[in-house]
Amino acid sequence: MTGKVIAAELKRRGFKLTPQRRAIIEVISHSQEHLTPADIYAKLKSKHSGIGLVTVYRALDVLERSGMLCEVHIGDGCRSYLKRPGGHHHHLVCKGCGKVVDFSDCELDDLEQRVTKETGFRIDRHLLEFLGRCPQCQAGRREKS
Amino acid sequence: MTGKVIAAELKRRGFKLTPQRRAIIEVISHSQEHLTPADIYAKLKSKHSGIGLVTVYRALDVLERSGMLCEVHIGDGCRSYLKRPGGHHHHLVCKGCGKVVDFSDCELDDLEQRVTKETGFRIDRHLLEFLGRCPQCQAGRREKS
DNA sequence: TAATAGATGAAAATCATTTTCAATTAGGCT
DNA sequence: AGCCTAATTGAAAATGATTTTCATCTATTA
Ligand SMILES: [Mn+2]
Ligand SMILES: [Mn+2]
Ligand SMILES: [Zn+2]
Ligand SMILES: [Zn+2]
Repeated sequence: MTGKVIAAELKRRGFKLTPQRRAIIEVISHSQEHLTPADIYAKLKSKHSGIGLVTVYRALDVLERSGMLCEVHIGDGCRSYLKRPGGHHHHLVCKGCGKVVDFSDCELDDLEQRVTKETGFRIDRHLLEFLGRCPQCQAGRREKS
Repeated sequence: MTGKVIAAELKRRGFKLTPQRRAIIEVISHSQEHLTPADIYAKLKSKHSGIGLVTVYRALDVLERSGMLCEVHIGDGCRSYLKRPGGHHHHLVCKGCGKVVDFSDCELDDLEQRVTKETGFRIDRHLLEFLGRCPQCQAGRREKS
Protein backbone atom coordinates (compact mmCIF):
# COMPACT_ATOMS: atom_id res chain seq x y z
CA MET A 1 0.00 0.00 0.00
CA THR A 2 2.31 2.73 1.24
CA GLY A 3 5.57 3.50 -0.46
CA LYS A 4 7.48 2.11 2.50
CA VAL A 5 5.73 -1.23 2.35
CA ILE A 6 6.18 -1.54 -1.37
CA ALA A 7 9.84 -0.67 -1.18
CA ALA A 8 10.37 -3.21 1.59
CA GLU A 9 8.54 -5.94 -0.24
CA LEU A 10 10.51 -5.37 -3.41
CA LYS A 11 13.77 -5.38 -1.53
CA ARG A 12 12.80 -8.53 0.26
CA ARG A 13 12.49 -10.21 -3.12
CA GLY A 14 15.73 -8.85 -4.46
CA PHE A 15 14.13 -6.29 -6.73
CA LYS A 16 15.22 -2.71 -6.94
CA LEU A 17 12.98 0.29 -6.52
CA THR A 18 13.68 2.32 -9.61
CA PRO A 19 12.17 5.66 -10.59
CA GLN A 20 10.29 3.89 -13.35
CA ARG A 21 8.73 1.46 -10.93
CA ARG A 22 7.88 4.27 -8.58
CA ALA A 23 6.14 6.09 -11.38
CA ILE A 24 4.18 3.03 -12.43
CA ILE A 25 3.08 2.32 -8.88
CA GLU A 26 2.09 5.95 -8.57
CA VAL A 27 -0.08 5.82 -11.65
CA ILE A 28 -1.81 2.62 -10.70
CA SER A 29 -2.47 3.54 -7.12
CA HIS A 30 -4.00 6.84 -8.16
CA SER A 31 -6.33 5.37 -10.72
CA GLN A 32 -9.81 4.15 -9.95
CA GLU A 33 -9.87 2.10 -13.11
CA HIS A 34 -8.11 -1.00 -14.25
CA LEU A 35 -5.40 -0.15 -16.70
CA THR A 36 -3.76 -2.02 -19.49
CA PRO A 37 0.00 -1.86 -19.89
CA ALA A 38 -0.62 0.46 -22.80
CA ASP A 39 -2.82 2.70 -20.66
CA ILE A 40 -0.13 3.02 -18.07
CA TYR A 41 2.48 3.65 -20.70
CA ALA A 42 0.38 6.44 -22.17
CA LYS A 43 -0.21 8.12 -18.82
CA LEU A 44 3.48 7.96 -18.05
CA LYS A 45 4.72 9.23 -21.35
CA SER A 46 2.67 12.39 -21.03
CA LYS A 47 4.16 13.40 -17.69
CA HIS A 48 7.10 11.31 -16.73
CA SER A 49 10.33 10.74 -18.57
CA GLY A 50 10.76 8.68 -21.67
CA ILE A 51 9.87 5.40 -20.06
CA GLY A 52 9.65 2.37 -22.33
CA LEU A 53 6.60 0.21 -22.79
CA VAL A 54 8.83 -2.79 -22.21
CA THR A 55 9.63 -1.48 -18.79
CA VAL A 56 5.96 -1.17 -18.01
CA TYR A 57 5.44 -4.81 -18.88
CA ARG A 58 8.39 -5.86 -16.80
CA ALA A 59 7.38 -3.75 -13.84
CA LEU A 60 3.85 -5.06 -13.94
CA ASP A 61 5.19 -8.57 -13.93
CA VAL A 62 7.36 -7.88 -10.92
CA LEU A 63 4.62 -6.07 -9.06
CA GLU A 64 2.06 -8.69 -9.83
CA ARG A 65 4.34 -11.48 -8.66
CA SER A 66 4.99 -9.47 -5.51
CA GLY A 67 1.28 -9.39 -4.80
CA MET A 68 0.79 -5.67 -5.28
CA LEU A 69 -1.53 -5.81 -8.24
CA CYS A 70 -4.52 -7.76 -9.38
CA GLU A 71 -5.73 -8.65 -12.80
CA VAL A 72 -9.16 -8.38 -14.34
CA HIS A 73 -9.98 -11.20 -16.70
CA ILE A 74 -13.49 -10.71 -17.93
CA GLY A 75 -14.25 -8.16 -20.61
CA ASP A 76 -13.37 -7.90 -24.26
CA GLY A 77 -10.95 -10.46 -25.51
CA CYS A 78 -9.46 -11.62 -22.21
CA ARG A 79 -6.50 -9.28 -22.06
CA SER A 80 -4.97 -8.96 -18.62
CA TYR A 81 -6.06 -5.77 -17.03
CA LEU A 82 -4.57 -4.48 -13.87
CA LYS A 83 -5.64 -2.79 -10.75
CA ARG A 84 -4.37 -1.73 -7.38
CA PRO A 85 -3.64 -3.83 -4.29
CA GLY A 86 -5.59 -5.25 -1.39
CA GLY A 87 -6.05 -8.54 0.38
CA HIS A 88 -7.94 -11.49 -1.02
CA HIS A 89 -10.86 -10.11 -2.94
CA HIS A 90 -12.71 -10.24 -6.22
CA HIS A 91 -13.96 -7.95 -8.92
CA LEU A 92 -17.32 -6.73 -9.96
CA VAL A 93 -16.99 -5.32 -13.45
CA CYS A 94 -19.43 -3.01 -15.19
CA LYS A 95 -20.15 -4.00 -18.78
CA GLY A 96 -21.17 -0.46 -19.54
CA CYS A 97 -18.37 1.78 -18.36
CA GLY A 98 -15.76 -0.74 -17.27
CA LYS A 99 -15.76 0.38 -13.68
CA VAL A 100 -14.31 -2.19 -11.29
CA VAL A 101 -15.47 -2.61 -7.71
CA ASP A 102 -13.74 -4.91 -5.27
CA PHE A 103 -15.58 -7.19 -2.93
CA SER A 104 -14.36 -9.73 -0.42
CA ASP A 105 -15.83 -12.50 1.69
CA CYS A 106 -16.28 -14.71 -1.31
CA GLU A 107 -17.28 -17.60 0.92
CA LEU A 108 -16.24 -20.26 -1.50
CA ASP A 109 -14.81 -22.60 1.09
CA ASP A 110 -17.83 -24.87 1.25
CA LEU A 111 -18.01 -25.11 -2.49
CA GLU A 112 -14.28 -25.78 -2.73
CA GLN A 113 -14.58 -28.53 -0.22
CA ARG A 114 -17.46 -30.11 -2.03
CA VAL A 115 -15.65 -30.01 -5.36
CA THR A 116 -12.50 -31.33 -3.75
CA LYS A 117 -14.46 -34.24 -2.34
CA GLU A 118 -16.09 -34.94 -5.68
CA THR A 119 -13.01 -34.69 -7.85
CA GLY A 120 -9.99 -35.42 -5.69
CA PHE A 121 -8.38 -32.19 -6.88
CA ARG A 122 -6.41 -30.13 -4.41
CA ILE A 123 -7.63 -26.58 -4.95
CA ASP A 124 -5.05 -23.84 -4.52
CA ARG A 125 -6.88 -20.75 -5.62
CA HIS A 126 -9.90 -19.49 -7.45
CA LEU A 127 -10.92 -16.90 -9.94
CA LEU A 128 -14.24 -15.23 -9.33
CA GLU A 129 -15.61 -12.23 -11.12
CA PHE A 130 -19.07 -10.78 -11.43
CA LEU A 131 -20.13 -8.98 -14.55
CA GLY A 132 -23.01 -6.57 -14.63
CA ARG A 133 -24.00 -2.94 -14.76
CA CYS A 134 -23.23 -0.23 -12.27
CA PRO A 135 -25.97 2.09 -10.96
CA GLN A 136 -25.03 4.91 -13.33
CA CYS A 137 -25.05 2.64 -16.36
CA GLN A 138 -28.37 1.17 -15.35
CA ALA A 139 -29.86 4.63 -15.32
CA GLY A 140 -28.61 6.87 -18.10
CA ARG A 141 -26.49 5.50 -20.87
CA ARG A 142 -22.78 5.88 -20.16
CA GLU A 143 -20.14 4.89 -22.61
CA LYS A 144 -16.96 2.97 -21.91
CA SER A 145 -14.35 5.58 -21.04
CA MET B 1 -25.12 -31.47 -28.01
CA THR B 2 -26.36 -33.63 -30.86
CA GLY B 3 -25.75 -32.73 -34.45
CA LYS B 4 -29.44 -31.99 -34.94
CA VAL B 5 -29.55 -29.55 -32.09
CA ILE B 6 -26.44 -27.79 -33.23
CA ALA B 7 -27.67 -27.53 -36.77
CA ALA B 8 -30.98 -26.15 -35.59
CA GLU B 9 -29.37 -23.62 -33.31
CA LEU B 10 -27.06 -22.39 -36.03
CA LYS B 11 -29.90 -22.12 -38.47
CA ARG B 12 -31.98 -20.25 -35.93
CA ARG B 13 -29.25 -17.64 -35.81
CA GLY B 14 -28.83 -17.39 -39.54
CA PHE B 15 -25.56 -19.30 -39.67
CA LYS B 16 -24.84 -22.09 -42.10
CA LEU B 17 -23.71 -25.54 -41.20
CA THR B 18 -20.68 -26.06 -43.36
CA PRO B 19 -18.41 -29.11 -43.55
CA GLN B 20 -15.70 -27.10 -41.84
CA ARG B 21 -17.93 -26.26 -38.92
CA ARG B 22 -19.04 -29.87 -38.71
CA ALA B 23 -15.44 -30.95 -38.53
CA ILE B 24 -14.58 -28.44 -35.83
CA ILE B 25 -17.58 -29.42 -33.73
CA GLU B 26 -16.58 -33.02 -34.21
CA VAL B 27 -13.07 -32.45 -32.96
CA ILE B 28 -14.13 -30.45 -29.94
CA SER B 29 -16.89 -32.77 -28.87
CA HIS B 30 -14.57 -35.76 -29.03
CA SER B 31 -11.81 -34.19 -26.99
CA GLN B 32 -11.58 -34.41 -23.24
CA GLU B 33 -9.22 -31.44 -23.11
CA HIS B 34 -9.62 -27.77 -23.74
CA LEU B 35 -8.15 -26.87 -27.08
CA THR B 36 -6.71 -23.72 -28.48
CA PRO B 37 -7.64 -22.65 -31.98
CA ALA B 38 -4.21 -23.81 -33.03
CA ASP B 39 -4.78 -27.22 -31.45
CA ILE B 40 -7.98 -27.65 -33.35
CA TYR B 41 -6.37 -26.49 -36.53
CA ALA B 42 -3.59 -29.04 -36.11
CA LYS B 43 -5.98 -31.90 -35.46
CA LEU B 44 -8.01 -30.97 -38.48
CA LYS B 45 -5.15 -30.52 -40.87
CA SER B 46 -3.91 -34.05 -40.22
CA LYS B 47 -7.21 -35.71 -41.15
CA HIS B 48 -9.63 -33.32 -42.72
CA SER B 49 -9.25 -31.24 -45.80
CA GLY B 50 -7.12 -28.18 -46.10
CA ILE B 51 -9.10 -26.13 -43.65
CA GLY B 52 -7.76 -22.69 -42.80
CA LEU B 53 -6.82 -21.47 -39.36
CA VAL B 54 -8.89 -18.39 -40.02
CA THR B 55 -11.91 -20.56 -40.45
CA VAL B 56 -11.24 -22.20 -37.11
CA TYR B 57 -11.21 -18.81 -35.44
CA ARG B 58 -14.38 -17.78 -37.16
CA ALA B 59 -16.15 -21.01 -36.37
CA LEU B 60 -15.15 -20.84 -32.74
CA ASP B 61 -16.52 -17.35 -32.56
CA VAL B 62 -19.82 -18.39 -34.04
CA LEU B 63 -20.09 -21.49 -31.87
CA GLU B 64 -19.16 -19.63 -28.74
CA ARG B 65 -21.70 -16.92 -29.39
CA SER B 66 -24.26 -19.63 -30.02
CA GLY B 67 -23.59 -21.06 -26.59
CA MET B 68 -22.03 -24.32 -27.71
CA LEU B 69 -18.59 -23.82 -26.30
CA CYS B 70 -17.01 -22.55 -23.15
CA GLU B 71 -13.73 -20.84 -22.54
CA VAL B 72 -11.08 -21.46 -19.95
CA HIS B 73 -9.51 -18.28 -18.66
CA ILE B 74 -7.04 -19.22 -15.99
CA GLY B 75 -3.70 -20.71 -16.87
CA ASP B 76 -0.65 -19.41 -18.63
CA GLY B 77 -1.02 -15.98 -20.12
CA CYS B 78 -4.79 -15.72 -20.21
CA ARG B 79 -5.36 -16.98 -23.72
CA SER B 80 -8.89 -18.14 -24.39
CA TYR B 81 -9.04 -21.89 -24.43
CA LEU B 82 -12.06 -23.77 -25.47
CA LYS B 83 -14.01 -26.73 -24.42
CA ARG B 84 -17.19 -28.60 -25.14
CA PRO B 85 -20.76 -27.71 -24.27
CA GLY B 86 -23.09 -28.15 -21.29
CA GLY B 87 -25.43 -26.06 -19.21
CA HIS B 88 -24.32 -23.51 -16.69
CA HIS B 89 -21.17 -24.81 -15.07
CA HIS B 90 -17.63 -23.93 -14.14
CA HIS B 91 -14.12 -25.22 -14.56
CA LEU B 92 -11.65 -26.85 -12.27
CA VAL B 93 -8.27 -26.62 -13.94
CA CYS B 94 -5.19 -28.65 -13.07
CA LYS B 95 -2.02 -26.58 -12.87
CA GLY B 96 0.02 -29.68 -13.54
CA CYS B 97 -1.39 -31.31 -16.64
CA GLY B 98 -4.00 -28.79 -17.72
CA LYS B 99 -6.90 -31.18 -17.30
CA VAL B 100 -10.26 -29.45 -17.03
CA VAL B 101 -13.16 -30.80 -15.01
CA ASP B 102 -16.59 -29.24 -15.09
CA PHE B 103 -18.67 -28.69 -12.02
CA SER B 104 -22.06 -27.09 -11.51
CA ASP B 105 -24.20 -25.93 -8.62
CA CYS B 106 -21.98 -22.93 -8.05
CA GLU B 107 -24.44 -21.60 -5.49
CA LEU B 108 -23.40 -18.01 -5.94
CA ASP B 109 -26.89 -16.58 -5.68
CA ASP B 110 -26.59 -15.48 -2.08
CA LEU B 111 -23.26 -13.87 -2.70
CA GLU B 112 -24.56 -12.15 -5.81
CA GLN B 113 -27.49 -10.78 -3.89
CA ARG B 114 -25.27 -9.52 -1.11
CA VAL B 115 -22.94 -7.80 -3.56
CA THR B 116 -25.88 -6.39 -5.46
CA LYS B 117 -27.25 -4.92 -2.28
CA GLU B 118 -23.90 -3.47 -1.31
CA THR B 119 -22.99 -1.97 -4.65
CA GLY B 120 -26.17 -1.34 -6.55
CA PHE B 121 -24.81 -3.23 -9.53
CA ARG B 122 -27.11 -5.45 -11.50
CA ILE B 123 -25.19 -8.69 -11.93
CA ASP B 124 -25.71 -10.52 -15.20
CA ARG B 125 -23.21 -13.32 -15.05
CA HIS B 126 -20.14 -14.54 -13.28
CA LEU B 127 -16.82 -16.12 -13.98
CA LEU B 128 -15.71 -18.77 -11.53
CA GLU B 129 -12.78 -21.09 -11.90
CA PHE B 130 -10.87 -23.22 -9.47
CA LEU B 131 -7.20 -23.85 -9.95
CA GLY B 132 -5.40 -26.76 -8.34
CA ARG B 133 -3.91 -30.18 -8.93
CA CYS B 134 -5.65 -33.30 -10.10
CA PRO B 135 -5.18 -36.61 -8.24
CA GLN B 136 -2.60 -37.88 -10.74
CA CYS B 137 -0.55 -34.72 -10.55
CA GLN B 138 -0.67 -34.78 -6.77
CA ALA B 139 0.82 -38.24 -6.78
CA GLY B 140 3.48 -38.76 -9.42
CA ARG B 141 4.77 -35.87 -11.42
CA ARG B 142 2.93 -35.42 -14.69
CA GLU B 143 3.91 -32.83 -17.24
CA LYS B 144 1.61 -30.55 -19.16
CA SER B 145 0.64 -32.49 -22.31
C1' DT C 1 -32.09 -24.30 -60.98
C1' DA C 2 -31.16 -19.53 -59.93
C1' DA C 3 -30.26 -16.03 -56.51
C1' DT C 4 -27.83 -14.54 -52.65
C1' DA C 5 -26.41 -14.07 -48.02
C1' DG C 6 -23.15 -16.28 -45.68
C1' DA C 7 -18.66 -18.74 -45.62
C1' DT C 8 -14.00 -19.82 -46.98
C1' DG C 9 -8.93 -19.36 -47.49
C1' DA C 10 -4.50 -17.08 -48.59
C1' DA C 11 -2.08 -13.24 -47.60
C1' DA C 12 -1.41 -9.07 -45.34
C1' DA C 13 -2.31 -6.27 -41.44
C1' DT C 14 -2.79 -5.59 -36.44
C1' DC C 15 -1.81 -5.91 -31.86
C1' DA C 16 0.01 -7.56 -27.62
C1' DT C 17 3.85 -9.47 -25.54
C1' DT C 18 8.63 -11.25 -25.32
C1' DT C 19 13.45 -11.54 -26.44
C1' DT C 20 17.95 -9.62 -27.34
C1' DC C 21 21.65 -6.92 -26.24
C1' DA C 22 24.42 -3.11 -25.15
C1' DA C 23 24.34 0.62 -21.93
C1' DT C 24 22.91 2.33 -17.37
C1' DT C 25 22.00 2.32 -12.40
C1' DA C 26 20.37 1.09 -7.55
C1' DG C 27 21.94 -0.66 -3.50
C1' DG C 28 25.30 -3.08 -0.79
C1' DC C 29 29.98 -2.83 0.76
C1' DT C 30 34.20 -1.09 1.69
C1' DA D 1 32.57 8.88 -1.08
C1' DG D 2 33.67 5.55 -4.38
C1' DC D 3 33.45 0.73 -6.23
C1' DC D 4 31.27 -3.38 -7.68
C1' DT D 5 27.91 -6.07 -9.52
C1' DA D 6 23.57 -7.86 -10.25
C1' DA D 7 19.49 -5.85 -11.59
C1' DT D 8 17.32 -2.75 -14.74
C1' DT D 9 16.44 -0.15 -18.74
C1' DG D 10 15.17 0.98 -23.59
C1' DA D 11 15.38 0.48 -28.65
C1' DA D 12 14.72 -2.66 -31.98
C1' DA D 13 13.68 -7.01 -33.59
C1' DA D 14 11.27 -11.25 -32.95
C1' DT D 15 7.26 -13.84 -31.81
C1' DG D 16 2.59 -15.24 -31.70
C1' DA D 17 -2.08 -14.74 -31.63
C1' DT D 18 -5.93 -12.78 -33.76
C1' DT D 19 -8.21 -9.90 -37.29
C1' DT D 20 -8.97 -7.78 -41.75
C1' DT D 21 -9.22 -7.82 -46.67
C1' DC D 22 -10.84 -9.48 -50.77
C1' DA D 23 -11.75 -12.49 -54.41
C1' DT D 24 -13.94 -16.86 -54.81
C1' DC D 25 -17.10 -20.37 -53.41
C1' DT D 26 -21.34 -22.73 -51.51
C1' DA D 27 -25.28 -23.93 -48.38
C1' DT D 28 -29.85 -22.77 -48.23
C1' DT D 29 -34.15 -20.89 -49.79
C1' DA D 30 -37.41 -19.80 -53.26
MN1 LIG E 1 -8.98 -5.74 -7.05
MN1 LIG F 1 -16.97 -26.48 -19.44
ZN1 LIG G 1 -20.91 1.37 -15.37
ZN1 LIG H 1 -3.25 -32.84 -13.50
